[in-house]
Amino acid sequence: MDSGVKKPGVTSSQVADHAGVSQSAVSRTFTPGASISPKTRQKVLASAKVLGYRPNAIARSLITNRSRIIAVVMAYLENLFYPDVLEELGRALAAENYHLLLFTGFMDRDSDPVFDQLMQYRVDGIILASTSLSSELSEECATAGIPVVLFNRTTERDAVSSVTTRNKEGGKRIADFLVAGGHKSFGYIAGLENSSTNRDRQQGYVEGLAAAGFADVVIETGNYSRLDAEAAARTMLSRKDRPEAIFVANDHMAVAVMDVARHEFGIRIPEDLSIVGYDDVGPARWTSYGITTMSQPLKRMVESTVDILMDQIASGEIEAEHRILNGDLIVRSSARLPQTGLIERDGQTIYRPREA
Amino acid sequence: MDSGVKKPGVTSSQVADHAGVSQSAVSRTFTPGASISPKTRQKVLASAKVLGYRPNAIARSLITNRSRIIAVVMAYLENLFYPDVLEELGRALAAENYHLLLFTGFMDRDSDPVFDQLMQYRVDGIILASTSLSSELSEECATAGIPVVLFNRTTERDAVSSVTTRNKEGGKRIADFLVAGGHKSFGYIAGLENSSTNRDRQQGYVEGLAAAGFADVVIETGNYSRLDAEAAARTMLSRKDRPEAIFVANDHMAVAVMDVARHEFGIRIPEDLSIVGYDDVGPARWTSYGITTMSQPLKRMVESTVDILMDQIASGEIEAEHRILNGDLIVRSSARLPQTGLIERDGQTIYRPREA
DNA sequence: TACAAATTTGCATACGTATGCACAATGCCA
DNA sequence: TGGCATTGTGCATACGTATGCAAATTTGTA
Repeated sequence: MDSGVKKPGVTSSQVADHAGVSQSAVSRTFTPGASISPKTRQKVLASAKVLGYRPNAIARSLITNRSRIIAVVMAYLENLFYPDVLEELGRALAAENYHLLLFTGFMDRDSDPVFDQLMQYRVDGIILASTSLSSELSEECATAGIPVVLFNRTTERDAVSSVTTRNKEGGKRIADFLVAGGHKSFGYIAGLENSSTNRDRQQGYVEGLAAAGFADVVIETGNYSRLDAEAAARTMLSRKDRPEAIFVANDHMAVAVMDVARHEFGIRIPEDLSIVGYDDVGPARWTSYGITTMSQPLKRMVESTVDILMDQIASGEIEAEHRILNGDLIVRSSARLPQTGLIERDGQTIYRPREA
Repeated sequence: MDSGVKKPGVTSSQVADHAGVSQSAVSRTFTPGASISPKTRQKVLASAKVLGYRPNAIARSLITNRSRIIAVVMAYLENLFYPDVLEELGRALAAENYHLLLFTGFMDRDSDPVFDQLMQYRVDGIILASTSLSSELSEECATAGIPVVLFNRTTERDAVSSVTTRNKEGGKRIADFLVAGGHKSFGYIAGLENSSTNRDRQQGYVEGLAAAGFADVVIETGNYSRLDAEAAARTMLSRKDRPEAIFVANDHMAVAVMDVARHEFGIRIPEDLSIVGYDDVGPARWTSYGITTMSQPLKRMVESTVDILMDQIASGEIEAEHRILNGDLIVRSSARLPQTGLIERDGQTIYRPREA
């Protein structure tokens, strides 16, 4: 209140003096598993309380070579999927007594500054999500000996761990669903073209359609951005041979596409046009949209991510691990329904064709 | 790749040896403004590059007593307003060479663990946003001599800095707008009852309506949560004397209210019911909603927040500063329009009654 | 009670960097 | 060229904690 100067901050030595023990004793009191008698421990805790002492995590990190900080790199949070991920990560990391250093709001171009910061803080691990600089960054970090997990993304070289869902199978499932729904012409609104999720979803979708005899798929690119998705939708919906069904590479864009279709083109969904998305993010559940979508098991993805990191940190072994989880095709009202394959579970309708 | 063991990490001494200078010289090379000749500086930089050296921020913090870390506490990210804030904060802090330690995903109850972590990491400043544990936490932090800024919130004791918008005036502006629109009965769907934003918006709204001769306002509570807002909307819309106009304390809830009104009650907006929100968050701009809403100047709020922190950190003076910014009533399609007071600016329609 | 085993304690040192101080090197001006 | 002001450099130390080691204490057992 009164003092303008920097608070000195009470140290373990001060607590030691006050309690009449050595600095070591204080340290051991706050180090789980250290050898300390209950008696002195109580003395120390009492003095610590009086003086308002808290261990200095910075100094501790210097000695232990562990910062207990995990860096999370997310280029943008526009897509609600990522705030959800962030919140869940916060929970999961806190449970393991780790902290979350967030890197966001920077342009994708300049990866080096970010990498520099990461290295300077000696973070114990790195989670890369929703960023296109994965490849370069992950390489560098791996070289530096820091555990890295790609979240919802992979790279060609699989030297770095990743957690994903079966995007290719998801794309195929959507193709099957739309074909079963009786659609005859198909479109795809793509995400970032160099992202693994987009590549896999598109491949599964296109292959699935081809297998059913539909070789032509109209494709536009939305770059996982709302604005680009709107533009892509306008282009696609202006065509004379406008497709009857469109798979949009994620829900974030699907919302934009539905808005454009309904309010700019007066198209009825699903009567005139079927839309399927990916992620099962918040707005997909809102009644205005009710998007039929492939879900991604957020909690399990986060769990796996933290698992991998904790393993690698504990063992010191950095060997790449790839966890691939399953999603479900959640059926709502944005696409025409097939006659078969719909089952009820947990109050939701999901699509599970017989063959699967 | 090969080594499973912990990377040793190259130190300034190693660089010094390699470059044939003292450790001090290396330190000075990486300390802006330090006394170092261009010649040795180049030598050091060369060696640093060869060895892959990066200053250890942990060790540096220990010496300088500055972590260059700002803690951001956000209880939940469900409301898109806060991810937007987060992204902007990331940008602004990075520009000042600060980093963002995020605390989120915890239950509001247990404030102490969070506080402990904050203190242990010796963060240079704290930003409290969207959390109800502001009061307790901010007190403790202030006592500890750490700069704190409440973002979009205030407390009774104004010992701690804050950045807000004129919520009370905003509420009043909305009342004026709805009255000018010819509405005769009014509702309010509240946010968290103990939050300052909710209190102020409600007060301004109710007082504004009273001044126009409307003493009765139907009030339900949505707690800034989507689920609660849906329930509140159902209750309010089920009344025989259902209000013609509803001010919903933020856009996040307004979206839910519109969904319920349209799809569960078949109510047309704005023909049968006018809705006004607050924040001007993403979905408010989506054509499915087009919410008329009081905007909060996100960028300027973030700028101010970072400004205050930087000032207090630089000066060491922690004297509370309160920045109060202006928003605008952005007019879209969710509420009936008044005859006068609408003006065009930057391609948007805003409401500015003559008197103001 | 005595002695060995087990537990607790303090001492000293290390972690990687920044910085005050004294000294060396360089630049400047006449 | 000499002397002085200026700039650059190295030495030593400090930041707050963890931990190996040896000494001191407690505990258990016969």
